[in-house]
Amino acid sequence: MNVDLQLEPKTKRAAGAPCCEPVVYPDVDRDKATRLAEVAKALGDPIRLQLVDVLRRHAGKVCVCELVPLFDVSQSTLSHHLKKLRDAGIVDSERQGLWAYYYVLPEALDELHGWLG
Amino acid sequence: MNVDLQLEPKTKRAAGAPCCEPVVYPDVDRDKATRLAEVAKALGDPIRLQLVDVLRRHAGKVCVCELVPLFDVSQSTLSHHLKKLRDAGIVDSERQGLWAYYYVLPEALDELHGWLG
DNA sequence: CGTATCTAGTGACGAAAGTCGATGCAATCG
DNA sequence: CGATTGCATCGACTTTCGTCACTAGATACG
Repeated sequence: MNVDLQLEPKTKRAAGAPCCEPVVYPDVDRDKATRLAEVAKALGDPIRLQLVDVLRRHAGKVCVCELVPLFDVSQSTLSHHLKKLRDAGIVDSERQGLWAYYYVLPEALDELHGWLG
Repeated sequence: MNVDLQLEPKTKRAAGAPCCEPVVYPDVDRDKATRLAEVAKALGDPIRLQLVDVLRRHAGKVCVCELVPLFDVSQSTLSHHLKKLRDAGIVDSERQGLWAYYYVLPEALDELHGWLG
């Protein structure tokens, strides 16, 4: 799985040929990298990260009307952020009458957690 | 540390007063959220995530000239991405003669890893 | 000293993101 | 049925991002 590129001491051959043979990095994980970056990108906004934080603290499902007053942005902006998290597969929602309840899908976060670990 | 908001069954009181008492979420972690989001944002690009991946695989330091041929972007773009990672505190660099060597600073990633865990 | 090489920075530009107010749509209440 | 409420979507605007060609600095070579 890992590559173990061997680094050469770069102390000679400064002029002329390229300093290092272009190492062909196995693109095995290019799709995975894209997927992980998608999740990281979704977490790359303070509001969204806090949203996930709140949702994770509550094992159950949280009503949007409870989330809105926690942040200093308009309701439409918050809805926009929730959609981003949904698109990234980090959360999902469920309508119940007039309200919408959000909850975390832990798998997406586990993937990133695993890569970081 | 955690909050343990209690959810009420939202089945009555649809008209009139707000459906839920605005829960005051302790902003203890707002700075931390900002910091974590900054790291996540830096990882939120496939090229940067792969850069970190390559650097992490090599315990030591990797020459930029070895990184450039791994990606289908120009050298200046790659340099730009490396700067983003540096600004986020994820990597650092060290010049050695004509070359620049990059390496990962694990602390930033550990922080995010800890939050995800 | 002049030249070649490696990397960072600049400027430009289209694309995407974050934000808000306004609107639309269901569902519920009276 | 009409009015109200909760949430999503739309349109517009500003800011940020990703990318490239080009240039600038520093270092090494001859």
